[in-house]
Amino acid sequence: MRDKGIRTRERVLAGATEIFHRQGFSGTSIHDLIRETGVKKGNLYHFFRSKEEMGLEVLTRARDDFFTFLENSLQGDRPSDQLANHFESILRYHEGRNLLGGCIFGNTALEMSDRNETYRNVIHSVFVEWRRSIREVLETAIRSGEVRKDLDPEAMARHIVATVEGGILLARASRNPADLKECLAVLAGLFGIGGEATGRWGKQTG
Amino acid sequence: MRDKGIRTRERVLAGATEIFHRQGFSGTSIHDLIRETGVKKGNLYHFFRSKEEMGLEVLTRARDDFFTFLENSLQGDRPSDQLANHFESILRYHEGRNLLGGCIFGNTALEMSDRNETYRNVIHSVFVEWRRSIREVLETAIRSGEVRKDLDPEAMARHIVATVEGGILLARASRNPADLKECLAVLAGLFGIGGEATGRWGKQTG
DNA sequence: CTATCAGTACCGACTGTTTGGTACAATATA
DNA sequence: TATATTGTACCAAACAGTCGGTACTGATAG
Repeated sequence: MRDKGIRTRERVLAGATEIFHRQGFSGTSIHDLIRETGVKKGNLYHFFRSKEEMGLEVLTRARDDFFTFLENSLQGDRPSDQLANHFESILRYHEGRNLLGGCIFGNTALEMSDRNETYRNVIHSVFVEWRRSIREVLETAIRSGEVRKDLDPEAMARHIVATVEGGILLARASRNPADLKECLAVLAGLFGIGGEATGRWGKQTG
Repeated sequence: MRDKGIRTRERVLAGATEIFHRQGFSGTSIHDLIRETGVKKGNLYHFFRSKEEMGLEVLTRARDDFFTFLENSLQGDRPSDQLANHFESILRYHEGRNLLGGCIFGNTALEMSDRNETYRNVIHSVFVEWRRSIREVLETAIRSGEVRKDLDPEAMARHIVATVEGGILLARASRNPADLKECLAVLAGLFGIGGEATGRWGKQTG
């Protein structure tokens, strides 16, 4: 494949990512992709065998991008800073998009989990890795005494991922980013990060 | 519309509810409904103006059923019993269905929120009422001293709803009901209900 | 320099099927 | 008979995907 072909392929993939994100897999027609990317049908099928294959590549690339996002957002001196930064990055992302499309993994999980095992596995791996990253942060926090020792980091990490996905879902249903914001605030409060107004649930300091 | 007609209509609605639940709105074709219910096309359109109208009625009835479920499951002598019973009922429901279709409101929220304002409003009202019911339980619990006074019942209620929806999502992605179960266990632990193994987060009794 | 050529990129008409929806005749029931 | 109910044939549009072909490109040979 030559440079020009690669660029065209990338253009399709970029457009497809956005449309699949916004409209879901079933909700996106090949015609939608043609309209959005300007790449004609014959050419599109020159680069991709099927809509399903294209969806899979969109999904795996989105996963890779998300892993990068995880690394970048879980930064900070102390574990609590890392979590706080993570939450802020998530909120910023969804507010920036005005909640449009929400989380592509959450969407596809609900749309495709019962219909496409390959898709489901990719999405599953996203949540596994997300949880693992957060669990590591929590373990460090527990070792350093920043968070109560009697907490199960695995369970807490899963709890965080679930609440974030649920918060996005609620925010989309209400068309109000505050729903997500306040879910994140409660999570932060749970671990004694910032937003003390919500109540402190972490290490009992008072 | 006579008795027989009403019965036919109900049969369509029942079948449509199950298929919309399992496959989503876009993922369900009229042909699917005909195959499932045995009601022929002309007859189907005798009772419903369009697929969208049918989806709306499915959704509003599901909402009414869910409100009944809320009442029935939030039963118990003490607030903590009510919440525990609620969580158990949710888990039992999804385990009984083997996670098939998950939560019809969560699914439709992600699928349709950006596409159909009417649907979104119905779903939104579900989450609002769900949150309200739980908030009332929490307020009672706070008044009775069962739960710490410094907690914001509104924020906590939203947190619970979000985590339940997120837990269902994770469980479907992993095909493992344990993901939901453990999210519910953490929530229970938060309010000092049962499952102490997860850690007690509620009123500090020890 | 330039004719040839293989491989890549690209195009739009076409296929068979499925879509949501309609028209209307046939049948059942009051 | 009159009306409610049901079944079948049908429709245009949309669907994912195919096909035969053209246009371009860079390398090679004369």
